[in-house]
Amino acid sequence: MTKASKPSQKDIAIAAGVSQATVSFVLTHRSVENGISHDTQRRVEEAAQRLGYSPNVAAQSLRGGRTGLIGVHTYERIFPASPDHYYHQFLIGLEEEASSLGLDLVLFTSAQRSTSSRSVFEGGHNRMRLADGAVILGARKNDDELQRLADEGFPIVSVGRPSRPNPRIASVRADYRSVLLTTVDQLAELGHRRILYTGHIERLPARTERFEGYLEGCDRRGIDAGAPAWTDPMSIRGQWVADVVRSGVTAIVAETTAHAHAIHTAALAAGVHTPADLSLVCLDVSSNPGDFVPWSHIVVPRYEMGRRALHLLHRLLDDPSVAGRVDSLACEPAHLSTLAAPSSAAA
Amino acid sequence: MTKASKPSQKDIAIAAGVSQATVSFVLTHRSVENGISHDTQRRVEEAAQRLGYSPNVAAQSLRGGRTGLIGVHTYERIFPASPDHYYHQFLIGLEEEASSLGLDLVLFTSAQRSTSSRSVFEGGHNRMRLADGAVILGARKNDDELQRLADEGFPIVSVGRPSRPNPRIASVRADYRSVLLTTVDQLAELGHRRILYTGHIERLPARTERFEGYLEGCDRRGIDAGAPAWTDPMSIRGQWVADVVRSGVTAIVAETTAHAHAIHTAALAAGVHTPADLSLVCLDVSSNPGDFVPWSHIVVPRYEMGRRALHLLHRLLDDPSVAGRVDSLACEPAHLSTLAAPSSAAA
DNA sequence: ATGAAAGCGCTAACAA
DNA sequence: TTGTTAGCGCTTTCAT
Repeated sequence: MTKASKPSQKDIAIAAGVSQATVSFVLTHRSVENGISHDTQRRVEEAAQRLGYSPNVAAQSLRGGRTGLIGVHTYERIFPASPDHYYHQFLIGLEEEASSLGLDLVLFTSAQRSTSSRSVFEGGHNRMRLADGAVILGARKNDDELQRLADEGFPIVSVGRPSRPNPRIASVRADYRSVLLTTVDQLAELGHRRILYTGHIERLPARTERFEGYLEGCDRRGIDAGAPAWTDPMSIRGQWVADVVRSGVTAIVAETTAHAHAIHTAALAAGVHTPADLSLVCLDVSSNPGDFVPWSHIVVPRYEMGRRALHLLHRLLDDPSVAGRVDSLACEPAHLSTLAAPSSAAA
Repeated sequence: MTKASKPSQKDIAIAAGVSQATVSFVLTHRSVENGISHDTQRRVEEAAQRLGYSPNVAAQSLRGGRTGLIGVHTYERIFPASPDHYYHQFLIGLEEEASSLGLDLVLFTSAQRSTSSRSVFEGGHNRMRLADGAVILGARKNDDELQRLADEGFPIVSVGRPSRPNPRIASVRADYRSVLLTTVDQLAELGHRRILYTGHIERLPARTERFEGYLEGCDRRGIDAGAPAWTDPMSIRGQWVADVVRSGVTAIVAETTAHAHAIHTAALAAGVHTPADLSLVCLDVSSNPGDFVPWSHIVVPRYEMGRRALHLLHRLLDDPSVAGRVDSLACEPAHLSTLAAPSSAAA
C-alpha cells in the first residue's frame, strides 16, 4: 500500500537528477550513440532499479506506430471442439514464430458473431486494423472486406491460396504441383501406366493446382491420365472399384480422405486387394496426425507454413514490396510403403 | 494506392465536420451522456465507416480507456504440441465467453523466455498493459509477478488457485474440498473403513485443499484416514500394494494420474484385484478426455471455468471491488462404477 | 449541443 | 555531454 502508480521515466529522471530524454536513452541501451556519461548512466540505472521501473508498452507503441500485435483470423473457431483440428499445426507454428519475433497474437473472436452489439465499423474486419497486420487461415477466404483491407495496404498474409487470386495478398502455400509431379513419378517408376484421379468437382477451383500437377506429371511420364472421376465419396461402392480395376486402372489418386477411405472400404468389399491390385494415394492430410491410414498420402508442412506465414508478415510490415509474395513450401509424399507395383493380373 | 495510413479520430472529425471529442464520444457509444445530436452521430458514424476507422489500442490504453482486448497468459505454450492439452478446454471456454462479450483475446506469447517457462515482465516489457485485463493459466504461477500486476491495479483473474494465497487476486477454482467430501462419503457408503491417501509431498502446498477435504471427509464419517503415503509413483511396486492391502486398507485416493496408474499396474502384478480388493480414486484429470481409465476420478469443469474466468474478469473491469473474489466451481466424481465395496477377505 | 485544450509515457529532433 | 520540446491518438474537463 505504498505507492500505487507505476514509476515513469519522468520519476526516474527526477530521482536521478537528469532529463527524461537521458533516461530514455539509457534504458533503451543507446547511451553510447547519444554520448551519455558512464556516471550518468549508472545513476539512471540505479534509480530505475530502485523504483522498479518497467516501460509502458502502450506509450512505446503509440510513439512507434506499432502495437506489436498480429491478428489471426479464421472463418471457424480458433479453439475448436475437436482438438485434432486442421488448423492446430498452423497455430503452433504461428505462436512459435510470434514468440521469437516478440509479437503477440490477437484472436479476433469478436468478429465471429456478426450480430454482436458493437457498431458496424467497430466490428467486422475493421477491428483487425488494431493489429499491425494479420494472418488469415481458412479455406473460404472469399471475403470482400479482406480484399479491401489488403487493397488499403493493410499487411495480410494468407495461409493457403486465397480462393480469388489476388496479386496483392501475400501467401504461404503448399507446393502441390511439385509433390504431384513426384507422386506420379513414383507411380510411374513402380510400373503404373493408367491412373485415375478422383475428387469433388465443385472444389476444383480451389484445388486446380493439384489436378494440374497431376496432369502435368502424367504427361511427362507418358501415363494415361484418363478422365477424372468427379464423384461423391458416398456413392463409391464395391462395384465402382471393381469396374475401375477392370478398366485397367492400377492406381488411384484421391483428393480427399473421404474419397480414399471410401475407395479403400469399397475395394475390400469387392475383393480388390490394395495395394496389390490397386495403389492408393490421398492428397489430403489425415486430420489426426497420429492416425495410421492404409494408403499413401501427402504431408503438408503445416507447422512450417505457420512459421513462414508469420515470418512473411513480419517482413511485410517493414517492406510493402513484399505484398504480392508467395512462399511455396514443399510437401512430402509419405507412407510410400503402401504403394505397390501393379499386379501381373493387370498386365 | 489510395490512402495508405490508418485514419484517426482527427481524420474523421474533419471528414464529418465536427470536433475530435465528438468523434470519441460517438465511437465509444457515449453520445447520450454527452448530448450528441442524432444527426451529428450519424454523420460521424458514416465517416468512420467510410474511412475504415479502427481505434488505436495503444493510444486508448495509454489514455486509460478500454481496448476491448483481454490478455491470456500461460506459463507454458498456448498451442501445445499435444492436442489433448490440459488447457484446451479452458481456452474453448475463454474464447466462447469472449466472443459473446464482444471481446478479443490476445495471446501473450512474446513473453516467452528462452527456456520453456514464461514471464510476464519479460525483458522489462510488460506487454499485457495493452489489454484491459488478463486471464492467467497454469499451475506454476510466478506469484511475484502476479502480485505486482495486481498491485499496479491491473485486472487479473487466475484460473486455479495462485500457489501463494493472495486476497487481492481474483480466481476461478475447482472446489476440491466438496468433491473430496463426496468422494469419501461414497467410499464410506460402500463400506470402506480404512483409506490411504497418496501423492507428492512437495506438491502439497498447491494441493492442500484436496488433502484437507479428504481429512475432513474421513473425520465426518469416522473413517481411518491413516497417514498419507507421500511417495514417488515410480517407486510403487507390487510389494507396496500388497503391503497396503494387508494392512487393512481397502481404498486408495491417488493425487495424480501417475500414482493411480502405478498403483493399478502394481496391483495387477501383485495379484491384488481392483476394485474387488482395492478401490481406486484419482484426483487428477486424465489428460485425454476420451481416455478410458480403470479407476474412479474427478472431473474438473474446465470449459465452465474458462467461461467463468472471463466473466469474472469482465466484471472486475468495471468494479474493482471484485478483486479478491473467488469463484469456486463444483467438480463431479466420475466413473463411479469402478468402485466396489471392500471384499469380505478384508473383514 | 459542440469545441478547445491538456496530458497519458515515450522517443527523437533539435538546442545548448 | 545533457536538456528542451513536440507530438504519437486518444479521453476528458472545461468553455462556449
